[in-house]
Amino acid sequence: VANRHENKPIVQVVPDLPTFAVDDGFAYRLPESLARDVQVGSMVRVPLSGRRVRGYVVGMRHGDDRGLKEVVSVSGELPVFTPRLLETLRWCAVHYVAPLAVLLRRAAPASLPRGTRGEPAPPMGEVPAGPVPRLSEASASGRHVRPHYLLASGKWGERALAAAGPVLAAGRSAMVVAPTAAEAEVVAGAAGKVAGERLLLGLSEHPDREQTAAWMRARLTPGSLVVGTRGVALWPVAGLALVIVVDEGRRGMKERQTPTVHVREVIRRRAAVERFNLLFVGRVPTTELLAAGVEVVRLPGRTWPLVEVVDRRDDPPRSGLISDRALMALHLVVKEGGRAFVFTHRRGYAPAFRCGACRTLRRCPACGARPERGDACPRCGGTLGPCAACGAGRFEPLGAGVGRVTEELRRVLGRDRVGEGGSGAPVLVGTERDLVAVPPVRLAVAVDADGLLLAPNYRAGEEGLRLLARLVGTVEQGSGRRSIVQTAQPEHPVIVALRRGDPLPYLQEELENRSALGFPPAGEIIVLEVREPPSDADARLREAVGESGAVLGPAERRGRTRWLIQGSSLGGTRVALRPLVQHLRDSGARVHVDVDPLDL
DNA sequence: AGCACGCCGACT
DNA sequence: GTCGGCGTGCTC
Repeated sequence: VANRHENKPIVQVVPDLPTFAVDDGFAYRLPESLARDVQVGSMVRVPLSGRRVRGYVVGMRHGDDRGLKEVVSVSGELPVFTPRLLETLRWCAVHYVAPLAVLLRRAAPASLPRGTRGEPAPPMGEVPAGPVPRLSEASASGRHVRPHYLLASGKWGERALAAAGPVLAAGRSAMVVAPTAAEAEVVAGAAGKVAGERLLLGLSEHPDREQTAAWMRARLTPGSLVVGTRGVALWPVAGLALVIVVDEGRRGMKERQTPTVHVREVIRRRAAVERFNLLFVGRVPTTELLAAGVEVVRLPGRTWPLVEVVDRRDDPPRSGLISDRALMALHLVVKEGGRAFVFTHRRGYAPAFRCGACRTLRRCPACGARPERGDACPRCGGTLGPCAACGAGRFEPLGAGVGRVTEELRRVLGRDRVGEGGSGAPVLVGTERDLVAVPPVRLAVAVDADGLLLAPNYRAGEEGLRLLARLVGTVEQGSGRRSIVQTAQPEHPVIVALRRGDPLPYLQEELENRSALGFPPAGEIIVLEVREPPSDADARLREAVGESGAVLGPAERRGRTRWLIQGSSLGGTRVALRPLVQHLRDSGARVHVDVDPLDL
């Protein structure tokens, strides 16, 4: 009797359920009729506790199939991941403390993949000379080399295409990942001219049907150029030889919800496992990437155009937000019919107000909010009244919100000359989120660089430099085009780096500081945010982390309880956190795990 | 995620 | 003595 059951095909299937409990998957008998259609990466339907669910095949073997339930059917005609991609997905599940099924679902297209045959890659246009020829040649011939970083000021589309051209010409595939859909479209626009029909767009805002079609062609057609936002970083691509990541330090490169997957980290992992090459392009690499080791390639000249620094300590007392020098430059731009962008890092009118007499910060007496301008609290609607500390009735704004900067500029330049981002006025006032849509300008002004550099965040300097370099990069080339950065600390290392047009010495120095303090990339941080945690949460967390890291918290923030776990190496902690997170979720709590957080 | 199982109160 | 409420726990 035993003989009849030996050496039968068995598949290991991870059910598509967002729980750690099914991470190892379950064994199912594979009926003869399905044997030809199932591979590692296939999606199947399997019986599980009295119903049928989707599952992903993560392994195949032969053995005794007695007592096993049977795979019901195969969904779609193509496996959605390869064994090598599965290796990276498993690593992600551990690193980001997430159930494996959640990662497997991310690699799959939105609709079922149908069709199994690839078309040959269409012909392509002329291939221009690339900026990193050695990397392009190695990728074209399938040789694995270490990751490169191209320090370049803009023109990502042309540069990416030039680097990918020889790869496509050799019949292998390339991928470009951009931080926003708008930037991916710009790259695609430039790439389309040469790559033609080989260009495949992967934008999460596109309909599922189109995304699945692009996913399918990428999966089947070597010689494709995949361009998209962070989601494409997990796509299986036939003949993938080179991945280009534009501006890996930007927010858009990291998923906001759990699992907080970062494009840089998954793609580095994939490159090592799948043996493809990596090219990062940008003005200011992250300290994480420098610490991981990249070969930095510079183009001749500065990484961004010249920057003028205005020392605000030289201002006469009671002068406004905008220095005379910046005002004169803005006047000139308006007079000549050009455009300018004035950057400030806060929305609203001002981040806070203080009493004109005793300098106490103004707060709503009813709810404690820090109000904006006016006498009504924006949060609770109550009346704010005079200063709670001294009774005086005059308040002065602190810092430079978009509203306040706009108002001040309108007084000087004229009402219709100044507007907020997207208004079409010649002088645009905006924040980081307006930067993507800023057209090339003659003049860029940073109103308050100090507000950026003094942010209470260990990454403030690095991010400030990245942001200011981006701002400076919106200025078109040519004589009379300029950037003005206002600061009260012109000797700050970030301002010095900005002036020099070279981020690397500053980043090296920053790396040493981080090492001394044990901050990333020298150490690791995981943030646990829990809504309605059970009372034993803190004790269990400390037990799970043990001696391998420090636990800070709990702290209450916006209705959530927050812990911070910091350590030089949190490998063991990640594994210990899995059952804890499961326990918290089982007891009804909403758990958000932020691995490698960006804002701390 | 669901579906079984179990342990309680309300009803024929 | 049975039906059904929904709080735990397991799923090849």
